[in-house]
Amino acid sequence: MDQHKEIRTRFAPSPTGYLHVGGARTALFNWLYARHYQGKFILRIEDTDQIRSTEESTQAILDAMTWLGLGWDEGPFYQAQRVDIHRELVEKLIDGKKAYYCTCSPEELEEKRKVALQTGRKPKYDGACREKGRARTSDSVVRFRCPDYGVTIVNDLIKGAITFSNEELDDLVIERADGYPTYNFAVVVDDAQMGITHVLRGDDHVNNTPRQILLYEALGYEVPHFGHVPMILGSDKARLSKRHGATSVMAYKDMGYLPEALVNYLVRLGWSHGDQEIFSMAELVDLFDLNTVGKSAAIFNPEKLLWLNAHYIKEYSLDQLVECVKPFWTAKELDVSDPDFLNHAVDDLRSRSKTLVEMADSGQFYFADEVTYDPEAAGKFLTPEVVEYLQAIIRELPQCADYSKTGIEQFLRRFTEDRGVKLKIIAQPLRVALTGKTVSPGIDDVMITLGKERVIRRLEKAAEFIANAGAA
RNA sequence: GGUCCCAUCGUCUAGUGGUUAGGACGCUGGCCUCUCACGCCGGAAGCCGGGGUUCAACUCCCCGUGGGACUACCA
Repeated sequence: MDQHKEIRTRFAPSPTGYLHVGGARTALFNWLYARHYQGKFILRIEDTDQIRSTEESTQAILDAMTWLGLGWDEGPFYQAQRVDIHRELVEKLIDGKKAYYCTCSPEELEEKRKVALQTGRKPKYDGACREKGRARTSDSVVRFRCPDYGVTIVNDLIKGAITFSNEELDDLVIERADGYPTYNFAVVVDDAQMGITHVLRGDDHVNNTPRQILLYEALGYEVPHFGHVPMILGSDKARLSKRHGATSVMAYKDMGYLPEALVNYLVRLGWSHGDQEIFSMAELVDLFDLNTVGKSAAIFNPEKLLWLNAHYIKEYSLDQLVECVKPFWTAKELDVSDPDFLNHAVDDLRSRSKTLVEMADSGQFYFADEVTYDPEAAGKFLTPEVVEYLQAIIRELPQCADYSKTGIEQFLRRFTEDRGVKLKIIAQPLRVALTGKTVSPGIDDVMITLGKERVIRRLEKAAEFIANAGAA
């Protein structure tokens, strides 16, 4: 291997849907490999399937990559815009007798496959048109002439050497009747012309690789290095799909995940560095390599992703985190205009939230003009017995000069000591009065964030609520 | 059916012939405590099976078994 050659990797999704987590990990590995070796990461959109490809999907994929922080150095290139190049090379192969026109109809091929399968033979193309010297017709395709004997060896960077018998490979279609190249042909031409040195992709492509190597050779291109990354499976060991939960990268954004968490989770699926679990992007660039990528498929575990997300929520700077939560509150039409208030609220919430959505939900009470009481919580804690305590706090709190963490702690301590009760006794009623729930951040933190006036107002409302409940 | 790949706790993984098989998520016992979390301390939980090779196999080889991928004019 030429040590001085610049390393060039690529991610080449087909725009037929959103970027899913499996694709994201493939992209991440390519990105990291290129960054680690100071190479280039190229993005190419494989949109030669005119029917299934959409611009909307392309944009969704670009958005997701940007959100994950996987910027590309070149592209995006669009494969469909390169069909003239592909056709020219198909022509060249035909002229060189390395490819030929085939006029077998899809129906008869399907029939032949069925029969072959039933009689226990390989369902490969029988080469009916191979030596016929057919000419192009309106529904002819072009097939590549595969060697009938010999072997093709894939020296995989992750899996090691894999040997294929050429007789197992059939004469694959390289140009469809509509004139567009097929995947196996276009990918070879584009990777070669874009100078890709390392093709890192899902291991569902290993069986394509020998044919592609044969194409590289027929076209006179240098064969790149290949690395096939194991698949990501669902909890039932089947290919990861929607029924296992969200698979779209952007769905995770919407569910309140931080990109660092997804990246960290994904990179550890198949790759490891000793016992380390938490990696920053900079560390990953520094440490990532292919020799530490495992060979076996991994099952996607949402629990661990959640744990990582909670970790990054705790690690983020407060300013950064506030900016991330804001949209979720805005979506609930809450007033997020007071930066100081927001900072306090987010700081109260961060250690008890696994997602931004959870944070936005559990912190909703901060913004409410009118606290809505959870009926069960109110029934249990907003009782006539606590009214006098609430009213006492309403009376005494205005005199609390030091309205700070320690000041409130002191205030509450003195308040409970004076009455000979445990903090426990008044904390829960207070919590329900201020938040409407029995679960919330520390009561002192809530009081500080809310501010003296809001606290008193909410306590008055609670006292009123209890009085009304008693009257009714 | 054929070809190819894979195999350490439930899950992600460390391990590269000699280890009490390590870490993490989850689960769980306890501590902390105004609730819930966080945090801290502890626990249960694993080398798919069978043959070899070797003084010695989780580690190497073979065969099973299990799982996965591909087998399109989709990528």
